[in-house]
Amino acid sequence: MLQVGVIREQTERVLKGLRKRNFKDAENLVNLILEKDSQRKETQQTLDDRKAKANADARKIGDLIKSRKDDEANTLRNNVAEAKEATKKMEALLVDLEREVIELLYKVPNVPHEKVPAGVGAEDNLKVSEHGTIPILDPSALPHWELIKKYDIIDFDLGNKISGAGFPVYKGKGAKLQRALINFFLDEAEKEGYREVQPPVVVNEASGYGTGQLPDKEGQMYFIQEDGLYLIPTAEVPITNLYRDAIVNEEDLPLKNAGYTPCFRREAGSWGAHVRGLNRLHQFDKVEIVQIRKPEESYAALDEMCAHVQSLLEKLELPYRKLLLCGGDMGFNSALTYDMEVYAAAQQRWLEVSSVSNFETFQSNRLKLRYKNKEGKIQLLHTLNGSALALPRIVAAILENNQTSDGIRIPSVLVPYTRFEAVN
RNA sequence: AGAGGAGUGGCAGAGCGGUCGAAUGCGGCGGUCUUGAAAACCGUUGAACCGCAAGGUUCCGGGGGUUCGAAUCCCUCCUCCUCUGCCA
Repeated sequence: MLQVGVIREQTERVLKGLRKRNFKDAENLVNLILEKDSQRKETQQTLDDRKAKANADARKIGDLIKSRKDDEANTLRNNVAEAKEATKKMEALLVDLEREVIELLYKVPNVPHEKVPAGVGAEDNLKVSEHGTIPILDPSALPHWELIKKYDIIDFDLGNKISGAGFPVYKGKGAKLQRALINFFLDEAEKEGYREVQPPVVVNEASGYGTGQLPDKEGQMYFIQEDGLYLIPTAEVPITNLYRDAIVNEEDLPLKNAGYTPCFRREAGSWGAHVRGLNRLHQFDKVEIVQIRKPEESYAALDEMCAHVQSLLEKLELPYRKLLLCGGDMGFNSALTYDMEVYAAAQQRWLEVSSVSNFETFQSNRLKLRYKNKEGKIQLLHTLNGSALALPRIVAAILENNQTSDGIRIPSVLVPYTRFEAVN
């Protein structure tokens, strides 16, 4: 959520940014917000004055009673009672206005960073770099959804039986490969100075609002009606919300946390031929890295996070490319996002395996996540996160790219974790 | 899950209808003293919103109510503690 003050003071910059996102009707929305907020301020000012008077009167009544001037006290009491009605109405008005402003603010996406190219969709993303060599496979090479059957390591039919579509069962070496990847990713994150955390995988409504999944992405999350809890779509939600409503000490910065969790996504209506096998699931595993930074350091941190993610892909010997997302393809909350895509050689497709974003103050404003700087001024922090990494598509790429007639070769960096060198 | 108790500032803890944003202690910050430090002493020390400022409003777990006036009374929800039950 943007700060009203920013919209008011930097209206042009905000509008320009929203245009880059191809965000329709920005001007009207922004004007409406400013108008409503002015009304809010005006109402609050009047209300505050009335309350000040009411407080003074109440004190006076107290004094009169104490000095036993009951008649005077009663007269004043009657007068005050009338004013109270008007105050009550105005209070309701203020609450309404505050709610309206917030609800309007929820509709405004983050302002993209200057570097973000304008664009409508994936085709306008900017390729920053490409790394590694794309393997040339034998014509008999199989896509991963065939390989998992051939080696009996991931079972969609069993998942269908016990849960439903998009909930695979990992078996034998398939399960061990998952566990190996998780441990490898966590160990690498630790080397980069991240503290490992294990958060709950269900969160309350306030957390959903804190990181921006609510109110608009409600349909993407599984919801437990009876307890008002949401299954997390990413560890970003619980890990970032660790710092909701907090004023952190400057000396505790930067905050770097990493965690493994399963992630749950309803993914309503997005199934099709191009999302076969492991490409898109309702439940998948992911290690997430989250940083909380002073504003002036956040873009350096973003680069640092990308470098970390890239080093993982390099160690896994996977060919990948790095994209700078355009305004139209970027997430609602983000100011700048890099995607990492690996090449799955049998599908002959690039698969997104990581998304690394700087949210600047968009989340921290909602989270009320701040720190006190040296001058004693309280300031919003910047939040950042990235997948490091999402497992299923990494597994897909490893399976496809490393297939040989003798089985699937495990990248050497993973062998100490899997304790086998091939799936066969 | 049932019965009882409790939630107050960074922490501990008083207040239990008016003068309370809240005593006191600890911690933090600044100062005096000192070559320096400790001790002692003095001062200072929550947040949000409105306002150029002076100042005002709100916040004592969340929400609602009673009252001219609520940290204090009532209702409700949440959390924690104790006992009982259940359970990996």
